[in-house]
Amino acid sequence: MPHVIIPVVALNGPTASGKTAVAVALAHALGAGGIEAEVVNADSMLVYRGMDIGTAKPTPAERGGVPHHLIDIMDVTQSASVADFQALARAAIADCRTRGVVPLLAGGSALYVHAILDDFVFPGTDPAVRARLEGELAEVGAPELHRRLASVAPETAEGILPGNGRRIVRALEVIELTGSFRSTLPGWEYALDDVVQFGLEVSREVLDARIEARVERMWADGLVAEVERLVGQGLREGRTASRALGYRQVLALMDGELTEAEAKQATVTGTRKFSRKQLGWFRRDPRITWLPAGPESAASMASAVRGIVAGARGE
RNA sequence: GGCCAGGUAGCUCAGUCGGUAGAGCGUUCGCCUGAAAAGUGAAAGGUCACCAGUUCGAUCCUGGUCCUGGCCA
Repeated sequence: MPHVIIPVVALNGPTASGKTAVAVALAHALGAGGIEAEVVNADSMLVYRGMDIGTAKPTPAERGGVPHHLIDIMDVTQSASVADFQALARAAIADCRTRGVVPLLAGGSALYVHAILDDFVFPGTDPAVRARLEGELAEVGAPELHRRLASVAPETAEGILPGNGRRIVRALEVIELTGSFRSTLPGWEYALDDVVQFGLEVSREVLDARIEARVERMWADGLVAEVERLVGQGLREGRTASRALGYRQVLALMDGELTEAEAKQATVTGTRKFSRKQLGWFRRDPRITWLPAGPESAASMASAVRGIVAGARGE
């Protein structure tokens, strides 16, 4: 029996670029050619149960019968992390492949995609150490902690700006746990075999208009009510979930810090900024093949994937 | 036609008791290893509507011109 290659297909693109629809269309197009495919979510916010409207989580209808992995796997009080997600996603990918199913990694969070596909090794964490350092950060401030980092590990401190409390805390934590901390990201080298990455291209004007319309629709669809319900489930205690775009602004509205119009506007501008940031990150990855977003892109992706599978079979 | 308000960064505006200007948004470019829809740094960009006067010096004061909005005819 010839060796069969089941590629990992990563679908990247900024928020509101239509990844969800393209992923499902791609799965259907592959299915029509006898190749099964399932979606593996790589979006940090889709993992939370109950966060539906504000995350534009695909509904069962939108999923079109294609199995989706890693959606609705946590409560809002939990905190997803890159390291956990890397393990979960790699397991889901491996599971698909052993069943002969092509995993479609739907990438919303660039760091997550990067960590799943590339050679990221995460040093451990210790809640007690972390909590202590965060307490100190709140007490003495980032510049002071940065000075301490510089005295312990000058080279690491050089790569981290004195105002960036988050990175300083993590660096100190890892140094305490392991003795050293590397402060630069690894390069673009796949840790998995047979990876194909696509990117969905959308013009700025179209993307901005879509974001604005989408935020408007989220509010009309009851985002405020969704947030109120989630507050009852502990959303405010959720360190990650409470900071999601849209959710953070509605919380501010409920606290009287913003008017409704301001909260909406802040969500739009925040989402726009986020999309630029994501785009920047994806653009830096030279291995991504860019295609204009739309129904045709799913077709050309399908034929590329079919080529890989067929080539391996020697057809 | 008269009165009032205003013309300052791509947009919305602040400001300078006269010493050539700022904020937010936008744009551009970075950093990122257990919160990443997060965190964090920097840059570009203005003949301060136009002309003249006063002044050592005007975006700011004075006069005029043009334009915009509102009110009154």
